Amino acid sequence: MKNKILNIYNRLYERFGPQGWWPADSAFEVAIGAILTQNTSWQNVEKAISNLKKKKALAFQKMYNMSRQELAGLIRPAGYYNIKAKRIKNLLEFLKRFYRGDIKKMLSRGLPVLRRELLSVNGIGPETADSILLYALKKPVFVVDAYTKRVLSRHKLAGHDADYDELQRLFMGHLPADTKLFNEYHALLVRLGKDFCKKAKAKCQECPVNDER
DNA sequence: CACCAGGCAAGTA
DNA sequence: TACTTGCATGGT
Repeated sequence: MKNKILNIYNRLYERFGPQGWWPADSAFEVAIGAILTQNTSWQNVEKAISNLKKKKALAFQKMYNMSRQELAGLIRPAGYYNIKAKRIKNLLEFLKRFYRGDIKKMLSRGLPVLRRELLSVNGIGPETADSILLYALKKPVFVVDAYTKRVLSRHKLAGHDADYDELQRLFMGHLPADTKLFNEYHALLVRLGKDFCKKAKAKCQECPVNDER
């Protein structure tokens, strides 16, 4: 097989179909969700998002005016709620300062600049930054996460010690810079991890990617 | 009961 | 630079 990376994508897509990420009503909601889901199950994040929606707090100004303590109370089900409240506040300050509180205003700027800016916010690391870039701003960046690392090392396409940038380059170097493709690919890897590599180890036998080897 | 989830930063050597 | 630890809820 000439392009294993693309081949894996095709298998995953055939097996699971389009995943329709990111489940959110706005770019702002994606950004908040990206922080909430740090090392946390999406199920718990949904509870936090639901609390925010009930309070109509999923809008920049409303959330900006809210105290850190009140925000922490609402996002409690997502875990790490104190530190995440701080991180969200940091992001809001950043948006206020450079984009007048409007995340959509980020669209006018270039990808490398945006990535550096997001990474400069305390609480936003590579995965969170790239999730915002890809899923909120629709920029062609590949998101790497724990599932991605596991799948690649399990199939011996990378060592278990490969770091974030290395894995990201591996994907982006073997794929066209296509937002839709990156969107589905990352979501499919997460889907694969949940369905096959987590619960029953036996199921890894029937893993759709685990064909030749 | 233990273990883990769509990470990140801060502290230590 | 390279480990280690804290952060925390809810599902299996």
